[in-house]
Amino acid sequence: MTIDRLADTHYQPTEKGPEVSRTRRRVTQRDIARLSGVSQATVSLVLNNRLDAGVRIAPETRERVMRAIRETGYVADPLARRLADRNNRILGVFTYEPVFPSGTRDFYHPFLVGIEENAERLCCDLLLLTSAPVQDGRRRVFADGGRIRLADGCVLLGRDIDRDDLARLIEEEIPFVSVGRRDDAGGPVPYVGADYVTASAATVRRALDAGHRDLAYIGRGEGPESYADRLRGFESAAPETARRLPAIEPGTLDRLTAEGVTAVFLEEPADVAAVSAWAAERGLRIPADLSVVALGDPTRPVSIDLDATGFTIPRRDMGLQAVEVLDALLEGTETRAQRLLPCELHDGSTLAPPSTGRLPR
Amino acid sequence: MTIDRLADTHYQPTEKGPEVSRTRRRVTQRDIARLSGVSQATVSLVLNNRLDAGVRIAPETRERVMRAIRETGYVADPLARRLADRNNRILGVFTYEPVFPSGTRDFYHPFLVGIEENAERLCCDLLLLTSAPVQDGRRRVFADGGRIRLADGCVLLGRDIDRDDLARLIEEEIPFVSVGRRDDAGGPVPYVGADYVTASAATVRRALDAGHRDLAYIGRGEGPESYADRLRGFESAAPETARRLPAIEPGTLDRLTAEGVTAVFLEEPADVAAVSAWAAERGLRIPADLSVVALGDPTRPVSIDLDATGFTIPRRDMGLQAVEVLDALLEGTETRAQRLLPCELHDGSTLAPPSTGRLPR
DNA sequence: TCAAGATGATAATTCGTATTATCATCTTGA
DNA sequence: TCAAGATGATAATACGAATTATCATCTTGA
Repeated sequence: MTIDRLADTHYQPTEKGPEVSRTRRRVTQRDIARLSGVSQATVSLVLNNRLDAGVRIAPETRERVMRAIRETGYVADPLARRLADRNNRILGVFTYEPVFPSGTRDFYHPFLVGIEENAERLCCDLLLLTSAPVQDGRRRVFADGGRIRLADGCVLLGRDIDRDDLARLIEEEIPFVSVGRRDDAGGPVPYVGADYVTASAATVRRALDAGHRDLAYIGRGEGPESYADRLRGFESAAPETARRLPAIEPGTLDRLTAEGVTAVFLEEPADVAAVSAWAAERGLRIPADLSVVALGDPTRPVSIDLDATGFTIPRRDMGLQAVEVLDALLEGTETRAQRLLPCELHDGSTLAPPSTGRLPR
Repeated sequence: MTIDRLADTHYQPTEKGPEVSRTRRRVTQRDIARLSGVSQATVSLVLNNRLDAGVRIAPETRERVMRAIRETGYVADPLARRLADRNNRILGVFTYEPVFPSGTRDFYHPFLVGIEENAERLCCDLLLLTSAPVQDGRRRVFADGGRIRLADGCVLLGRDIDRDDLARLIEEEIPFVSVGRRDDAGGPVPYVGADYVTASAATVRRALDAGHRDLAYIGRGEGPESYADRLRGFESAAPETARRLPAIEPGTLDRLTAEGVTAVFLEEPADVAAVSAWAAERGLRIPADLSVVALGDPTRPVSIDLDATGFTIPRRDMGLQAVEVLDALLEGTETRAQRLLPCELHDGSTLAPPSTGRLPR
């Protein structure tokens, strides 16, 4: 039995004009019903193998329907099915920059690996909200007239996310999860973040254990929550005497070492490259002359010969759990909508005891 | 105006049992209609900005509806729209493997850069068809029964794409474009591919110009169209005497060089690594002792010290134009639905004149 | 003053599937 | 023999949006 045969008996669109090019239609439950002489409802019941009390299908009928289904190769239209289910199974993914960057090394990639993995497990499709034009280097969540609502819910990615956007998402009750911890924005923000505080503190303790006494934190410690968290972790474990500098500028490192600093902690792991370059220029060695700790890990290795001491951000797992939380939110089974995942300390080779001349007496 | 306010007036699901947890509903046209005191039909007409003869909406009414839409942030349910045969400005992206691979270097990435770029330009969102479970290491387009129809159209990515899938896409008249040339499958396949034939032939001529006479092609020349095309290009330009070997196996290269072959052409650019390793083992130098031509370029450099001679596949542009073609197909303004983009020859450093001892007299 | 035309909005139907209430028909028991 | 229960299938409706036919109501012109 071919689909052609079905087409014969099929409804013709009022036979108007030259628009007769209606070729092959999908096989529908109606078709199956016609073929096996039952009603569409019966077909649906057979298909879903409903055995509830109150629903009874004679084995003979069931078989007849099944045969028609087999012969036509009928497959339910997922659109109609999802419409009836009231569950689109579409998860949005919003990023402030292009998801697939051409130039810079892919920042989002590791997160997306986990997101895709879990979406697949949940039988969801991912909608990349790419339609919002990038203005001033970043996309806007609501610039597109609410395209975000196309999805059942949304995962937000980005080092820093617009506060107003967050507030509006909460206000409008759009289900979403942020990858990365976020401060409240007119309400608690569901997130799956990395525990920068704990991890940063741990690296400080490690440096102290190695004998370092003069530490310096380089970074503004503000802006993205992840920056603030690193600073908080650093300060919670570092001695009062620790220095703080907002950024690496010409002379910054010279001054620090002159003042006796033996270990620098970098808020921005990418800065390892700058420190490395500075050391090379001065003929200094890392970690012999200066220990360097990256508060995190660069998306891509900064250089081949420098394995920075720091910690690993569980990016894949963050993406994975973000989808998990989002799913829970949608199902209404939310339990912990704010999660901080532990980071794994990475030994690396840029942290060593300070040179003996400076060892504490 | 919040969704809560809507919920008040809203239809209650027959008030049965504890299944009342279906709180967060989408805002529908019905809701808008209720809010602005019109019928659902009117809302639809306003939304679609219908101005046809026979359809008239008073400016005053139109404004009232628009306001409700703005205030609620209403967005049409993409599924319902698709079911009713309308478009959503959503382009599907189908890949047989995960889009975001965790292990190997991303094969799809360069294409996706172009795809995203153009999708953004066209104000389209990208739907990654990730819900189809990966079976036997690859996804099936129709394993899910056509979830693909969620999107207005679809871009297909993959070295080789299942012929049956292609045939069915054509049969069901689902708008799609393949990235990479495809043979007919029950009809012409819309594609944007790379011109492997011309590029491969060009590299052969280049080798001949350099003085090579004994060439060898390594690869099966079958399976994916891109392989067949490379072989075709090679054979169109190479002398009759050229050798062909399906793959690199132990002894393969030894035999070839012993037989006087001075230049090998690799169907699979990744094989450069194998040849390089072999040369290192034998104490031979590339290209002094053997010239190597990669028929394409590896997604990622095979090694740092070996810049293979070959050609560049315009991946980004392929992705970009694929979206362009898809859009044209959807708009019905299709002109050239089969495009072959030229590859750029890459000089590299693995092709040089054969050693003098073997130069033709 | 009244029919004809213009105007504005809606009822009804479609897409394909799922679900529930309802309706026949047939058994059974008293 | 007839009501009660079991059995099997269907009609009706919902999901959310699009579209067409239809229906009021209001202007005109003769």
